[in-house]
Formats: sequence, structure tokens, C-alpha cells
Amino acid sequence: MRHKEGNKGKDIIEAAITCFAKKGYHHTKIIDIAVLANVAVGSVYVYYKDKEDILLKIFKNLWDSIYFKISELSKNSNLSPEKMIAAMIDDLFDAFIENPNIAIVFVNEQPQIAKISRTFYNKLYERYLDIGEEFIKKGIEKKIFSQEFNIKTFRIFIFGAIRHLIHHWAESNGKVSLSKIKEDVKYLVKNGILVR
Amino acid sequence: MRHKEGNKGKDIIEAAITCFAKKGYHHTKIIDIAVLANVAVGSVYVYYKDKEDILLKIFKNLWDSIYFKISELSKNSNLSPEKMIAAMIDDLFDAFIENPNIAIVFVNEQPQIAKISRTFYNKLYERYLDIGEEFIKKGIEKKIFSQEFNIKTFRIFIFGAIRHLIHHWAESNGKVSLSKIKEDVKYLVKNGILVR
Amino acid sequence: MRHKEGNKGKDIIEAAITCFAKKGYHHTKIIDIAVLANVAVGSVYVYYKDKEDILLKIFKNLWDSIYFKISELSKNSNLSPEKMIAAMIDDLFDAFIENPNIAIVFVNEQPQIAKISRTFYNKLYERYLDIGEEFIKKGIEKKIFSQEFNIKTFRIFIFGAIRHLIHHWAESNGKVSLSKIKEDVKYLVKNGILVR
Amino acid sequence: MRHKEGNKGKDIIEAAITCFAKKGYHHTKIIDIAVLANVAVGSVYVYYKDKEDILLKIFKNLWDSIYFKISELSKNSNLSPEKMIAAMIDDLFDAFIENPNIAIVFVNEQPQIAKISRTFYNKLYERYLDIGEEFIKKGIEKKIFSQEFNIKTFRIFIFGAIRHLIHHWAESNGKVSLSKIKEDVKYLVKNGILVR
DNA sequence: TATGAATGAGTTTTCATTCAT
DNA sequence: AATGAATGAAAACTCATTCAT
Repeated sequence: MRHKEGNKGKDIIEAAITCFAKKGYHHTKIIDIAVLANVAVGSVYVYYKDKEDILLKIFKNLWDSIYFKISELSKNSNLSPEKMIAAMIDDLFDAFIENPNIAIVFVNEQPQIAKISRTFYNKLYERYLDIGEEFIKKGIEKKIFSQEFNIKTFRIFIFGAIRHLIHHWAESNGKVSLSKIKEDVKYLVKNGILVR
Repeated sequence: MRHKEGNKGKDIIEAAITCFAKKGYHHTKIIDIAVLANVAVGSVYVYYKDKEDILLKIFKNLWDSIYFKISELSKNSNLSPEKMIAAMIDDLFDAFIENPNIAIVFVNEQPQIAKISRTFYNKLYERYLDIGEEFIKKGIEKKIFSQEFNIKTFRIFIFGAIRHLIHHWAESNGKVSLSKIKEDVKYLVKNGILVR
Repeated sequence: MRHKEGNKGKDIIEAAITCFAKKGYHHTKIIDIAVLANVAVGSVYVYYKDKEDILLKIFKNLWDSIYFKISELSKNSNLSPEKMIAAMIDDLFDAFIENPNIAIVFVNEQPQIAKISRTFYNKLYERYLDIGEEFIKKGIEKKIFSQEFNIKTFRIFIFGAIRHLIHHWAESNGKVSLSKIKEDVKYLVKNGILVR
Repeated sequence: MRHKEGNKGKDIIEAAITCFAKKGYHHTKIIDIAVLANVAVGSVYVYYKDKEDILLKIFKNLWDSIYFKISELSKNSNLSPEKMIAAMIDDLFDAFIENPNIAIVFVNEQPQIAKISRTFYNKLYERYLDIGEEFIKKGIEKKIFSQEFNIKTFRIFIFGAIRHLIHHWAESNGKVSLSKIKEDVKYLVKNGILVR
């Protein structure tokens, strides 16, 4: 087969996600990816500039799809700030449900991405968090959300918390339910731990 | 003896923390550490078995000191569950204040540690989180804390959130105040974002 | 047919000469040649067996044309040994005037050719130098040329000198006149540097 | 043996000269050099930055020694221009007599050197040729040498001729005498081919 | 203990060549 | 004849680790 068929580019990305999740970026050899993707080593370099490029593309694909969903929703609906924050949490969790390996790569290799390109890394999810911030502000204005806390802290807080939970879930091999976790998160974010 | 006797073992650990924070574990060469610690390459191997061992020791030192503080407190005081949770958050944050580089290594190289030894990794902070869990349970029993949420989720949630905030602070080069963040976290944990 | 039919084989050779001159044989990629010749990579292999074959053909074409000119002259004219040697020098220089890139390839890649095939390499210009040797002998017999020197040394001497001058000219980007050089060479060969 | 002994740096250079002469720079693998020098691959990189660096050092050593000899002579003696030119030719030839392999590398890899660093390449023998030029000028002034020819052409001419002859000798495996060639060259340079 | 020259296994990347279309 | 996606062998270079001193 010499002429383009199938989708080697996609096969390679998927093989890479599996390898990175299992052994980590640095311990994954190009030949591991190639074997799993059922292509020759050289073919990896036909589709991606180098190993870093593969990792970058994985993150780009992931965040593009997360951002797309939530930005559509924010434009086309009129959800209350409270509902919107819940939706954002839902969408973020949902992005990983189909493929726990992406969740593992997402958490473990984030430092790698930052090392490769700080700018790329920041742009990646900044847009997403900006939308969240916007709705938090609205909620505060409408006196739905508390005036007491700092928005920047909140966005980092909530993002870090979710990241860690997703990681935990991905490594538990289905022993915990992500839907249940999702609901707990939404409850905690809204109410905290004190009895109301 | 007049010469600086110093403590080569400690010098090496400190040099390693700086290097790992700056370039990441995998991009740090043993010679980088040796040069910064002002010792010969061979000396690194006198004090540590190999490169992994250095990273392991960094994490061990860190968690031992965090755990020690909080376990003393839990044994010797009679703080309310609410106060105890706040103290745990305080102590965790405080562990990093003196050296932001440890915070960066702590967050970035956690996956490495897990790769090296899953068991070691789990034991590292399990003891700490167990104490937290215990006090959450007490709080729920005493109806101080809500019955609604899942304790496991909570411990992961809060830990992930704090980890991410500490990382953010460490990389901001002192532009954000960790004390302020600490207070916000305690507020959020207790109350969530809804107006009470 | 309206389309440029062209001569792909020739286009490829010409592109190769340009590439080899600019980057050297080893640093030239087949795709570089293909792009410059405006053909597909695969087409290069339709016309030439492999990369070496292209280089071989360049040298063969060059020497065939040089030899053809001078062998015609030697057969059909009755020039004196002195004039004949001058004519050979002229012709050798002239072969490069139209395309300095060939001169650069000629000098730089000669070792390559020798590496590829010692026999081929020798045959390449042996015929040409043989003619020269023949006329030197005649000149010595007729007492026009000195008895003192060794013919073999002379043929190597003169050829090396010319090769180096041509190279120098080719790399000077037209800043020196090849015609002037040619005259100087003829003078030096005949007279040496001593005042007569 | 862990502590510096012997002279691995020199062994590597010598092995490299042999390999480059036999197979050419591009066809020589680092491991070829290492094996011949009786060191490990890694050791080559302890002494030299990379493959190019080895080649550069070979040329630098060669020209430094040629230049040193002739510059001493030019400063400390009062040779006539005629004798001086002869001495320069002698010295250049002599540099190769002990090691024909250097001669082969010298001729074959010169283009490589130019490709690596044009500046380095020019500086290499420019000093040597400058001295030659100086004595040619003196000879012309004193009417010993002919006014007719161009000095620049001469220096390129003579250098190219010698280079080629040395190469020829080095590849002949001792079948031709370099001393005899040397004398012929001196004769040709002085007298040319015409009967006086 | 301390040293640092020496080692060589391990990996990424390149690129000439092939061949199904 | 023409194409260019696919291949995989080949090689440079790195760096953790060792060990004679």
C-alpha cells in the first residue's frame, strides 16, 4: 500500500496516547508508538515533526474540543451563572470519560508541555478558564455567588481539584464512577463542606 | 579543621531541587547537580544510589516533615474538626513557603515518582490524607459538615486544588501571596461559592 | 501537445549539479533535486538508478564533451606540440565557462567518484591526459620541450594546477576572469617563473 | 583504568586520519574510529565535540606545522627568492612524506572543511601562501622572476599542482618517489616546459 | 570518602529507495 | 512514465553509571 489510505496520522496519535499513559512521555520510544499504530518508525515522522509534536497535538486536540463545546453553549444559551459553572464542570469531566488514557496523559504530561512551550501551554486552557471567570463574575454581581473569595484563586482551585480527580479516576480503572464524582464536585463547589 | 566541611549529601539534594525545578527531572543531568552542589560527579553516587534515589529522597523529606507536624497536632491537641482541617491546609501550604522550587518539583515530578514506585508514591501522602479523612468523618458525625458529599472525593478534591494553587504560586515568582491564597482556600472549602 | 514536454532526465541532472555545487553531494537530498527539477521523487529513480548514478552521469557528460573536442582536433589538425598543449588547456577551461556549478562539482566531488568506482574514475580523464602526454613526447623529440622533466609528473602537475584554478574561479562568482587566468597558465606552463 | 593515561586524544586523531583516508569522511563511522583507536565510542566525545571537530583538528594540526616551519625559515634566514620558493615546495611535500594518509585526507576532505567553515578553511593555509607571495614579489622586483605572470594566479596554480601531485603519490602506495616528484616540480616552476 | 576519565547501551531522527496506484 | 506515501536501516550523539586511584 503506497497510496494514502486509512488514517495513519490518527492511528499514531491514538497509539501515542496509550503509550504515554502507560509509560509516560519520556519512557515511550518512537518505536513503541509505531508498533502499536501498526506503522513503520519512519511514518511517524511523515505525520509529525518529532516526539514533542505528537504530545503537543494531543493536548491541542483535547482542549480544542473542550473549548468548542463550552464556547458554543456560552454563546447560544442563557444559562444562569450557577448552571453554567455546572455545565463547564460537566463538559470537562465528559472529555475524559470516553478515554481514560487521555486523562492520564493530560495530568502527567502537563509539565512537559509547559517545558516545551510556556506560551502554548498557557493558551491551551486559558480561553476555557476565561469563560468560567466571566460567569463567576456575573454570579457575584447577581449576588448568587459569595463576594468573599478571589476569582483568580477560585479558577485555579477548581481547575486543580478537577484535574486531580480526573487523574484519580483514570488510574482507578473504572472502580470509581466519574458521574458520581462529578456530582460531588458540583455540590462541593456550590456549598463547601459546612452544613447549611 | 578549617575547611568548609558542609554536608555534601544535603548540598546535593538542594542542588537537585533547584535543577529539577528549573529543567525538570529528565532534562537534568547528574553533572548539572554535581556542579551546582560543588562536588564531583562520582560523589553524587557516594550519597545516593542513582538519579531516581535523589528524587525519592526529596519527596520523602518533604512528606515526612508535613506529616510530622500534623500528626503531632492531631495527637496533642483537641481542635474541632473545622479547625483541624484549616490547620492541615495551613501546614501543607507552609511546607512550600520557604522554597518555591520544592513546590515546582512536588507538582511536576509527582508522575515520575508514581512511575518509579507506585507503592512508595501512595504511602507518601496517604498517611497525611488519612488524618484529614478522620477529621472529616468526625465533623460529619457532629453535624458540622454536610452529609451530602463523599469523603474520598473530598480528600482528592481538596488535595488536587491545593497542589495546583501551590504550583501556580511557585511559578508566579512571588507575584501572588500564598497567605492570601491560603485564606481563600479555607473559605472555599468551608462555604463553597454560593451566598449563604 | 501544448504542455511543456521538457526532458526530465536533463532537468534532473541540471538540478543535481546546482544542488551538489551548493550543498555538496552528501548534504543534497533526493527531494532537493526533485523539487528543483520540478518532478516527483519517484521520477528521479525512473531516470537514474540511484544517487551515485546521477553523480557518475554528471562526470561522464563533462569528460565526454571535453575529450570529444580535443580528440577531433588532434585527429584533424596538424598543430605543433606547443599549440596543441595550449589548445588542450583552452578546451579544459572552456568546458566550465558556461556553468561554474559544474566546476565546483568537478573539484569537490572527485573524491566521491573515486570512492564509487576507482576504474570509472581513472578512465574518465585518462584518455584526455593520454593525448596530452602524446604531444609532450612529440615536443621533447622535436627538442621544443625540455628533456629534463618527467612526463607523468607533468601531466599530473598541469592537471592539478588547472583544476584548482578552475575551482577558485567558480567560487569567486565572476570576480576573476577565466580568460586571463587561461593566458597566465599557458605562459607559466611554457616559461616557468624565471626571467628568460 | 579510570585515570588519564596514555594519550587517547592523539590516538583518536590518528585513527581518524586512517579511517578518513581509507573510506572518506562521510563513510567513516564514529565507531570505526573508536575501534581503531582502541577506545569506547563515548570517549571520542570526551576529546572532540563531534565528528566535524575531529576533521577540523586534523587540518589545523597539519597547517600549523607546515606554517611554523616556513615562517621560522623566512624570519631567520636570508635565502634568495628562488631558494625560498624551492624551500616552501620542499616543506609542503615533506609534511606528507611521513604519513601518506594525511595527504589523502588533505586532498579529499578539503571541500568538507570549506563546507563546515569557509572562514576556518581560508585561514588555514592563507598565511602559508602569503609568505610565498611575498617572495615571488621580491623575485620579480629583483628581476629574477618574470614580470609577465599574475602572482595570484601563480599561487593558486602552484598550490593546486602540488596538492594534486601529493594526492597522486599518496594513492600510489610508494610506487612513485616523492623526492623525485619534488625535484621535477621545482624544475617546472622555474623553467616551464620550453627548452631554454 | 572523593574524584572524574572512561564507558557503551540506548534512542531519536534522517533519508535513500520502493512500489501500489 | 509518473507519483509520493511508506518504509526501516543506519548513525550520531548522550549521559547515567562505574571504578581505579
